[in-house]
Amino acid sequence: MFQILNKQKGSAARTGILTTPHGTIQTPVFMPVGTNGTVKGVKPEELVEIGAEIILGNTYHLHLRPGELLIKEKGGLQKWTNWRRPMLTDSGGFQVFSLGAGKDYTPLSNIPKIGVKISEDGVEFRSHLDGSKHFLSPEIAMQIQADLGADVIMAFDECAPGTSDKSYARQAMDRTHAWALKCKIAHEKIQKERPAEAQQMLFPIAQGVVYDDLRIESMKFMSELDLPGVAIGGLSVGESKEQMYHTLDVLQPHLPEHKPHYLMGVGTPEDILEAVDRGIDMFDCVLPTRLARHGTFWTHEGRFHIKQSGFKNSSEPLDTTCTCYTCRNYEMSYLRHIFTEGEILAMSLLSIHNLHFLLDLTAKIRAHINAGTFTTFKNDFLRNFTIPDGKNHNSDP
RNA sequence: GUGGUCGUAGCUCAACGGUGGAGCACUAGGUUGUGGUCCUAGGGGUUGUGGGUUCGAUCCCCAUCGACCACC
Repeated sequence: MFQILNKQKGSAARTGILTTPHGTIQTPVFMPVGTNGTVKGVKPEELVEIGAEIILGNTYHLHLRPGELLIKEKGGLQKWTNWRRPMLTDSGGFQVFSLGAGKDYTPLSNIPKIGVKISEDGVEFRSHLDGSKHFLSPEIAMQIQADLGADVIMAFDECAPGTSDKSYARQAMDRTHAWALKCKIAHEKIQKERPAEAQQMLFPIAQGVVYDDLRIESMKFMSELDLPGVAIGGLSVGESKEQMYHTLDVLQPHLPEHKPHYLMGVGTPEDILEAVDRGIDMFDCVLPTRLARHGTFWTHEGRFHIKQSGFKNSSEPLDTTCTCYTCRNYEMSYLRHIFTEGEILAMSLLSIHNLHFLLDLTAKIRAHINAGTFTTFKNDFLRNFTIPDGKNHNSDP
């Protein structure tokens, strides 16, 4: 159940409450990603202190190892992982894209390209762990996610590459629509056998690559399904920020008002602000924890790297305005040292900080929407926050 | 003491007598529904030292310093 609390005038931003079997979620919300049943480097009680209300798990990874039946036997994902709050599982559809269907793009760059066969029934692929053959379909993805037991589950989709021509984009979109219907039917059948207090919410995923008419058509199709939310897939996969914001602008009038809007895979602080402004309620992203493991952290002034030599002797916290555990207890000289030495704690402490930064940002966003001051807040934030331009500054003469 | 091997970037090592390179480390970037992976760029050298041969020496010769190995 989704209830809208407040709307910001002059913007599509709104606050709301999403009710799930494991508790309620305030939106706009950022959902930390815990692919293998753990948010890398951060304990559940730390996530609670940071302010996380819901985290993700991944169907693809948990299906391959340890297998959903083990997790079901152990009492479900929440009990097994000691995260007794709301969870969401991704469907595994993204791997159709990330494991080889996209010729120009793979986020798993160190994995050799291996065959992926897409048919109307589903996707045959090879495990990135051992090369073994597997098959996923809408029906199988629904059953796996039911066994895992998350509160919100995602439809099985095909995330076509951003470089797809329109003909292929339509083909992939039509297939994703057909799969969404199959997911819905399989889902309803499975949910009838689940207790009333454990009913899962299924969100379909709209696609359409970079083609405005396809994007609109897909969002309309997914909105009209009798499902409790909608997701936008296929963005933040390598296209420009302008392209992504444009697509969100195009979609905004077509978002179903009474359902939560989930933008998958986003994102950066600036992307979250821009997307909330365009009516998005839910986000997930690997960036805060991945950047942390690679030494990058956010502050209200932008992003920085802990290894920068200027921090070698610094007695400042990562961000002087931050109230997270890391910033309350550690100075940068120490964090830099333990990161340089490859210590696990460095990745953990930076992950805590980055997650806190995004969750604090979304908390502020909610407060400002409720107060009617979101637009001013967004402009102030972005004025102080330096966005990387992607260039290598060192190569300038 | 005798014989031998070897001294090249911070480290481990390349380079036919013809403008000294690589990996790691270091410096600076990148990573959007998670592989701590990976990618890009940059700064770094009197080739242990001193002579000699040569148009030209990291390379050949001599001396010297140092390290290591074998033998006495």
